[in-house]
Amino acid sequence: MELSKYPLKTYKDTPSDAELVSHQLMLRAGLIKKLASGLFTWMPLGLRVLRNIEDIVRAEMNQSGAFEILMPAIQPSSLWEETGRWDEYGNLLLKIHDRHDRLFCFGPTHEEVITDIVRKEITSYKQLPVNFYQIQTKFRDEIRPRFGVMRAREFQMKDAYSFHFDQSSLDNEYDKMANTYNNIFNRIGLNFRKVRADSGEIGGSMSHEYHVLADSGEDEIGYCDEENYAANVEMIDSKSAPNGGLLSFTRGIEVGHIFQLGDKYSKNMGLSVLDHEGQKISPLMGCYGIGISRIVAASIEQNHDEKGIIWPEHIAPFDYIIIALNNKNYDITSKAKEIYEAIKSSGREVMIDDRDERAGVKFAEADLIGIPNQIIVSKRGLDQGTIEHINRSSGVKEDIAINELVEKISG
RNA sequence: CGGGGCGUGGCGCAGCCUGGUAGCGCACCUGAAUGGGGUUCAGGGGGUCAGAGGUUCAAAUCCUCUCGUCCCGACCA
Repeated sequence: MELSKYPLKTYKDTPSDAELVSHQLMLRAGLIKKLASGLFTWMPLGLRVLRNIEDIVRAEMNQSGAFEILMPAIQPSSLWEETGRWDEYGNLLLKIHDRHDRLFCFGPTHEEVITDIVRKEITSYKQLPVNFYQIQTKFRDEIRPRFGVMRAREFQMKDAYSFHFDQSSLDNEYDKMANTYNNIFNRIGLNFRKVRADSGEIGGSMSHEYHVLADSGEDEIGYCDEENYAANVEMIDSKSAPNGGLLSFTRGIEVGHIFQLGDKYSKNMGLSVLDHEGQKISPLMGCYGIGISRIVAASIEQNHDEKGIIWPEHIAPFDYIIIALNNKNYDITSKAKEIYEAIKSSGREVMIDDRDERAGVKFAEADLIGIPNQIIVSKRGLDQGTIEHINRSSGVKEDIAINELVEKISG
């Protein structure tokens, strides 16, 4: 991608309504634009990050054996009345009417819809267990949206729902999802922690949250490494861990939540399958969410410095940015272009700053948008047959012979 | 919903107290110089001050209401 043609606008001044560093940097780096409270447009650079996260989540979910589907964002009120959640959920539900004056809501979550699908599709124990997931836009009319995409009203979420013949099958899947979540958050490059949690509105017995550790987090976590115990403080009623260990406290951003729902939804919605003896049983359910768009902000909270964002390599919008210093010098621009094409054909995502800007501007913006690898092409380097590689994260600079560069990258 | 702050070109702000029809920085356009950390100089375009009503000869400025937005709280799979 050539930056001279890329619709990227960055800002030196911090927008006044952004409180969190991640929110400030997302706006300054041109990743998102606010439309209204809790509603954001993902601009090209930001969307690349979002898609990278989605891709990782999708790959790991597929790997776990779950099936991707896509349910409607709009849901009829009747389904929600079956579970009693039309009233329970209250104003968090964005309620809307169609032209026939029928009532719908913009889905904040999809237990009702998936249970409806399964009660029509799954009729035998032989079809269990099964796990369906989707990556989709949700809407929750939050009382107080804040911190940009961290607590937006409209956001991207991966939600998965599993169905089981018995508890051991549910336990199995629950563990498998926990494992999958570990893989996902590790690949994304987050420093996170799995903690015990309250099930809240959604119901059910067992649940764990995945928190990205950050001082700016909205939740407080109590933990004890000796006992390998961690829980949301909402769950803690004493000052010590279960076996008496001392608790330490930290703050976290909830990016994932897994639940065992039991038979709450299957019972309320009349989902049943036949067992070996032809008797009806109510399948047990699990549900597993990941806040895709929230992860973008959470990642920035963990990975930034005074100059800007530092993307972990697997979610970075581009792997490399080639900075051609001095556009008036044909040798530089043509060599930069040559390197650009070479990296591109090696399969890495690369951006070239081919704008007629001063070195300072190019460095500052490259730092701000956080591309992991900066390749500097300059007269100074060309005279000795090298380019300079700067690692955004470590700051380490290294001169590399031009003819070795591509080799190094592909290797 | 309760409390507080703020709304002035795309962004950040000043002006408001002590009314007299709008200013600065960034960004943008043109030209020139410069060319390794948001460079410099010159020229230029863009806002009627969130909206409505009121006071006044005169309102960005004073008064009232409405809307928007942010923060704290309550709330939150």
